Amino acid sequence: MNVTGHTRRPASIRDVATAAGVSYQTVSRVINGHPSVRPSTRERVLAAIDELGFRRNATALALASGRSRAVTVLTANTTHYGYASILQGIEEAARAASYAVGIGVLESADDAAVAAEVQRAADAGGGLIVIAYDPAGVRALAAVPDALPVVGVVETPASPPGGDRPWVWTDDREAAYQATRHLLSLGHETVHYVAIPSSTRRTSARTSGWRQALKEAGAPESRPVQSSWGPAGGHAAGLKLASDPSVTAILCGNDDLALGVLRALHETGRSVPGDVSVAGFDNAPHSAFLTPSLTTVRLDFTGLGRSAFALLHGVLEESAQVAPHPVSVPELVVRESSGPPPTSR
Amino acid sequence: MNVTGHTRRPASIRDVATAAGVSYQTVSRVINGHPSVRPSTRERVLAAIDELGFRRNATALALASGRSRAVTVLTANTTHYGYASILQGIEEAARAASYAVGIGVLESADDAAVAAEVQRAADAGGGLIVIAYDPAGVRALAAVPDALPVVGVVETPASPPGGDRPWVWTDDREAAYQATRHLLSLGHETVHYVAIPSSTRRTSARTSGWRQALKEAGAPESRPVQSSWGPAGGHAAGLKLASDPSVTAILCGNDDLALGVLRALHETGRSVPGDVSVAGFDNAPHSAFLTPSLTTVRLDFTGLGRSAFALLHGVLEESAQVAPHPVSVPELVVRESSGPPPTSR
DNA sequence: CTGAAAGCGCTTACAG
DNA sequence: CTGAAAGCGCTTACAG
Repeated sequence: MNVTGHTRRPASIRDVATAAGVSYQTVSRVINGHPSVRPSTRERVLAAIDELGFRRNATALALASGRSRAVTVLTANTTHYGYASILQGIEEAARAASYAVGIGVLESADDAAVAAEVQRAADAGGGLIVIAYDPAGVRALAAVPDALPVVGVVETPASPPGGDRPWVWTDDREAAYQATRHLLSLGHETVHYVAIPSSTRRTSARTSGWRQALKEAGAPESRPVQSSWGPAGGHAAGLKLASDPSVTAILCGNDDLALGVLRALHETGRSVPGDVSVAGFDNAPHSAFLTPSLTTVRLDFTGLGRSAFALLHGVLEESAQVAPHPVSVPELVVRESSGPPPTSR
Repeated sequence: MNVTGHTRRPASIRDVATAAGVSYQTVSRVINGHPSVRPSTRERVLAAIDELGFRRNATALALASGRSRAVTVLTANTTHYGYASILQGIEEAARAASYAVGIGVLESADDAAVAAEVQRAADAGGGLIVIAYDPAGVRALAAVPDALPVVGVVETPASPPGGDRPWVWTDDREAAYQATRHLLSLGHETVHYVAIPSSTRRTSARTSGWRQALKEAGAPESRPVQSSWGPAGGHAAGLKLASDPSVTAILCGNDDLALGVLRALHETGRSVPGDVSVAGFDNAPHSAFLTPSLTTVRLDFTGLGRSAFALLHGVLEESAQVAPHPVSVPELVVRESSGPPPTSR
């Protein structure tokens, strides 16, 4: 509102042109950093821009140029630690590059619902980043039309679900391998695994890293306990495992699951790590403050999100520096929840 | 890509018009549900739309009409439980209304940085929802130009920081009051408070609800321990309080803080709830699975997000049903972490 | 170095 | 009920 109470229309390049005494094409050249503008002209235009508080209309820019400096993140979830951290990383990088970031939640893995969400994301213009850690995400990545610039954040790089699309990933397999080796090295006969939902029907990277470590050690391999993403699922899985007295070490697909497992062991009177050792995954903020504090594997999800954006940025603007996007190395964090197995048995 | 390998330009209303043998204005009428179109004409247009896979270009729509069916959420954080849940609620409601949702993170509360983020959000077009739970959010809400449609998610409705802007809120004061009364009713002489950062210099709603309950009970009032949002802050505050043997009940500004307090009490050998009772705030997913499980107050952040969107939707489209946005009633959830004070003292 | 023209894909009056 | 014109605020060739 201005003083007279009327809503003032934002200044356009024509307003700026009038104020600076040039044509609006010249204003366009100035705001686009075009070289062939006389310095004195540029000064006048810049002064007018400043005076009028001109901001280039992003919608008009997008329509006229076909480029839109926007990215939409497609994800099945926004609150779990891993997903939320990836989103945070993408937003950080996008903001630094002056990109708008949109978000679309895949509420269902149903093909029609996924297709509709992909369409909505495409309508927004710009590029797409799809978090393909679950069936909905995997299907969304596959449903993105070929013409759309897209980057997938995938669980495992072997035959990525996005086909030949660019993708980023963390080495979950290596991380699970490390955590399992840690537990075995403490003297446990074997390690049981409580799994997060898999992105596909195939064995997940975390599961296969766990299996590999067991195999190399010649340890007996049990069936992974399939669970959900949250503490409630971990609790249910924990109760199941607690009923088996031979279980002395449990690796959990994430720290929330581990939280539920710890609770289940407490309820069934098994001490941690005295009777049972527990390890998580992700190094979520709470893991250091649980009692017992949680042994886990740190994964750099925020960095993963930044890398995903950098990759997309490179696809969208040939001029953009495609920063190398190193796969971050998972790092084992040993805390109180893991220790040697009970000696008396 | 089509079979020849060329990227096919998406169909425009002119393409549809040609295919249907009408003018493109008629196509516009059909996609806008304009009544005065002969049924047979409408049929032909609809068939052409279907055949060509036409989708109305959102950018052109926005430029031509001035409306944009988009909302940008401005927030200082996307990962903490309350913030993330509000965002989730907004996204749900926006998706149901076919609105695009954008997100801008306020990394700094610095005036210039906040102003820049508000500008970026305004550039995206559409409406704004500002989460004003912290200084950055409060400043952002205040910095939104009058002409922009905006809804604030505020901590307390008394003299809302957004001035006369529409806002939504949860009754944090009542929630803190309930939790404090619960602890006092168990026989504690008083209740100490570990505070999340306040949105302003004024006393927060949670703090004042706690104070009111103490005052009504004639309980001695201590200074709130100022903390951060996460477990680490709770841990530090917990260590401080644990050093005072007279402390028997602690209310925490959120469940993450409570998690850290529980850990601190464990480290200092105080049992919960035997020696000290602890209550949290928010009913985050992990609170039921901590050991001891956490007494807390449930707040409906997702519903709050949905309400914020409904309110904005009403502002943006006069035609839209402005669903009533009831302030959800906080609900005390009593679990293991609260009990009577130690008898021997 | 700078201006006049055409166009991005739509909508909004204005005719008929 | 339907079509021709003008315009949203920019960019992109095309002139000069």
